[in-house]
Amino acid sequence: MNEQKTETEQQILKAAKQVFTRKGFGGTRMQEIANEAKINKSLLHYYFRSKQLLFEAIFKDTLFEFVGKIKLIFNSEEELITKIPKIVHTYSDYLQKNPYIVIFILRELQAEPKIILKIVEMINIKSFHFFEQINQEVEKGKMKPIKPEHLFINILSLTIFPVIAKPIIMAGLMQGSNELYNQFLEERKEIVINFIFSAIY
Amino acid sequence: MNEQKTETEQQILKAAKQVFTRKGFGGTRMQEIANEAKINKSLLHYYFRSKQLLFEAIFKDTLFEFVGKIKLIFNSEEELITKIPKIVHTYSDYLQKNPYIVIFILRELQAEPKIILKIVEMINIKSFHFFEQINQEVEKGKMKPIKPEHLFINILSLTIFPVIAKPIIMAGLMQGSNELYNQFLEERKEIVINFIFSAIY
DNA sequence: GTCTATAAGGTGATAGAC
DNA sequence: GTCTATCACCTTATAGAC
Repeated sequence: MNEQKTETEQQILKAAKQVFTRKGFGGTRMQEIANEAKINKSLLHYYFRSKQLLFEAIFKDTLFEFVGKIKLIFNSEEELITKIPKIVHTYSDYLQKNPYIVIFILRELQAEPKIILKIVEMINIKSFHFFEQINQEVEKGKMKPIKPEHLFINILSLTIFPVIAKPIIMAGLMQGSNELYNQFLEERKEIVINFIFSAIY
Repeated sequence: MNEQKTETEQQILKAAKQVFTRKGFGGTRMQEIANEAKINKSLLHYYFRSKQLLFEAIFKDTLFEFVGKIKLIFNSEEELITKIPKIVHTYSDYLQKNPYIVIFILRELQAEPKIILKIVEMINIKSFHFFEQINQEVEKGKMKPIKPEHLFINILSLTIFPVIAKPIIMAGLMQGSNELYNQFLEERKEIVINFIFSAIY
């Protein structure tokens, strides 16, 4: 999506994403973005006019990436029995690499819930092949009855929450050890898959 | 905990909690807290000296309330078969009434992870009766093998995530309708309980 | 396009009267 | 304890030279 942009512009976007996702809109200073991008602060305004506009560029992009990633894995043509494990693995890996963006999105959506509508409508979650698959398997009696919306949220919950609750889990269950926490996330993948399969089959 | 405090002080704490939990530290203006508490801005400094100190009072209190609530329900003396449904119901109701505090806590912990250690250590999550109960039932073969830590996180995930992801769920699955969303949360309680029971028994 | 300098406005914090 | 007035600082944003 950055094809037609100058190098400076891309540097700015990259730096802004890093700072905004960590500190949020209110906590971010334009100076910090400039430092991170190794450019002059005025250039931020030259390219994006205001903090608000720069923020919106980043926010939309991040939300689109996040929801688009969900679409990619839930919408694929694949049998559920291999698809569900793949969802858990792919999404867990993605979240571990991008641990800040979920809280960032949820936090800023709370302040400005309007932005989301267009983007989420564009994605059209309910059209995912996943939803049809669940209904079919339930109809055929291959799976215990469950509304696909709930199973969808259950999978996301079990995958996303442990990542965003990192500080509490580390302090409360892992004796403050980062290593133990990572190990916990790693072993969780198979445990979550088993948990889901036991619940629905 | 507010027993020895003047009325003004309590008004301030109440107002500060409301504003801080919605807007976070960076997004909060002292003037807004003063307005909310219907007092003069200088009084905030008279009672709490600085924004930082007022924030810390609120944050510790909120974190303590949140984790303490978990303790209360996971630590009770009760058979698992009735305890798990009670956990889901009690915590869901609590979260629906306090939808902002989870994101508030997670968001601010990201910025300042040190504060948590003392409070969470104080709570001593691993000592909850719940953990012992799971191990016992697994040993007796009454339950499929699962580490109590994972089951603990699974229950919290399934309960907490749908509340903090409200804007995305509303936009993506509920056609933007608040009513449909509330209905979804309501019916979820039993569905989550069934999901967990199917997975572990 | 990129820089320096500076304006314009807001925010936390304090002094001092009552 | 509570108020008004004000300071000192910080942050966004712009003007203008190069």
